[in-house]
Amino acid sequence: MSLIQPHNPAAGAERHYGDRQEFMTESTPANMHFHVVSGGARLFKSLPDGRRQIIGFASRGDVLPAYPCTHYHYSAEAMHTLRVACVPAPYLRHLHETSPGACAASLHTARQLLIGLHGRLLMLGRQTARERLAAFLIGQGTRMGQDALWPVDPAISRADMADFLGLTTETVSRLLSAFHREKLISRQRRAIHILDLDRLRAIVAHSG
Amino acid sequence: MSLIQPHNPAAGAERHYGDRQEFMTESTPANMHFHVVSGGARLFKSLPDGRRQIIGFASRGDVLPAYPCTHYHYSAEAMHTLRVACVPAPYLRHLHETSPGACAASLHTARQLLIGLHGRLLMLGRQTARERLAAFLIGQGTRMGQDALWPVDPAISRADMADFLGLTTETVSRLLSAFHREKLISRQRRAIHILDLDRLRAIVAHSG
DNA sequence: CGCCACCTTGACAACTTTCAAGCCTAGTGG
DNA sequence: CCACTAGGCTTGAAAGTTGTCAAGGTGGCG
Repeated sequence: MSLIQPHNPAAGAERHYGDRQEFMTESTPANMHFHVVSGGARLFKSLPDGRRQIIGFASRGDVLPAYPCTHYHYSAEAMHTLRVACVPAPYLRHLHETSPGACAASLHTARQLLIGLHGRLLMLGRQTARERLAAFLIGQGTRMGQDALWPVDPAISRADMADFLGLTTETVSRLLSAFHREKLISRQRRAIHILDLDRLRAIVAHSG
Repeated sequence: MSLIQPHNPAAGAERHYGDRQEFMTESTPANMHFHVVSGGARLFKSLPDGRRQIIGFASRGDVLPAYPCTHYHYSAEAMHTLRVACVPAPYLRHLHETSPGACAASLHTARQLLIGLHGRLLMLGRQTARERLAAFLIGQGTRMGQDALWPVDPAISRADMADFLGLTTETVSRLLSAFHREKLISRQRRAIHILDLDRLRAIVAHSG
């Protein structure tokens, strides 16, 4: 769910934010990129009546760019605590104009993001709640690479999963209970571990 | 719905495709970019059981890039007739590595696509069928700029709208009838015209 | 003129949400 | 140290939106 892979840590003031503090607001003038130093952030868009869709999660090393350079086109808020470095937009622009390597790197990450979003379009448009949650759990489990299975990031609440998957917290909760009954996952405290990756994969691909 | 804005028309063989011919297939080795010379194309991803989600439509000037340079990550098929110029992947890569301007242009279009996709995530995840269709009609009406209102591209069928919006053709058809009854649109032949843009906008933003 | 693909409409079913309790857990203050 | 409280999580029952299945309608093209 990263937004843009690491650039050189750019010079710029560092800022701290507390739990649920919004540090980037949609439709607000944009002149800063934010480079996540530590902690995590939710990136989201919302409708006037409060419905919200999480676009992605950002963590250490990700850059939240202010692309159109006029306004941010989504909002971002801290999960637990967050430290970001502010990168002036002109700085990165200048870097892109002068260094082909930097520009190519940004292009590469933008394209990776596009691929991910195309997949999520398919998920939100055509998959059932059960399939979406299974896909999310797999994504969380393999987020550090295919070698090991990680538990779901404990900073991600039911409400976050729901906003990410286009569901309600109740539906997420019910499905997690179902997966637990079916021994696909284990739940201890808030931690969710994958027990049967293959069967989860079958749920996503096929309509199981 | 364009995929990538015009580059210099690159050298490369030109190809013709007939209605519904698939010229780019997901998970297939990728070594060519396609530059649309004329006609239109549907870009989509599908699930093993046939459910499909249209990612976007491509028309004259758009470039369908083979980014990860190993496999295409979505499929594309001709709408009616299509002419594309094939651009060898190494050609564009070389251009990006040597010309900062070309790379910056690609980055810019990739970012525009990202912004569009973020909006569609919100649409598919959180908006009702009625809101989605209204948003689609507005997008079609203003696709050539804010000055004039265009009818929906007649090459786009009910099934296309459904696959784009994550709905069924029946739902699309019922909603179009409802919009017609409410005098929001007119339907003559296959052509759909917007009659009341403001009210359509109200449906999208607010939950009307 | 007739066929075929696409579109429309209806009735019904299914999935997901909504509304409403109740529960658990962690953090707080007595 | 323990009870209390607040927020998040779980579960149930009912409602609503959208999908499914099925039957016509319509227009274009051979």
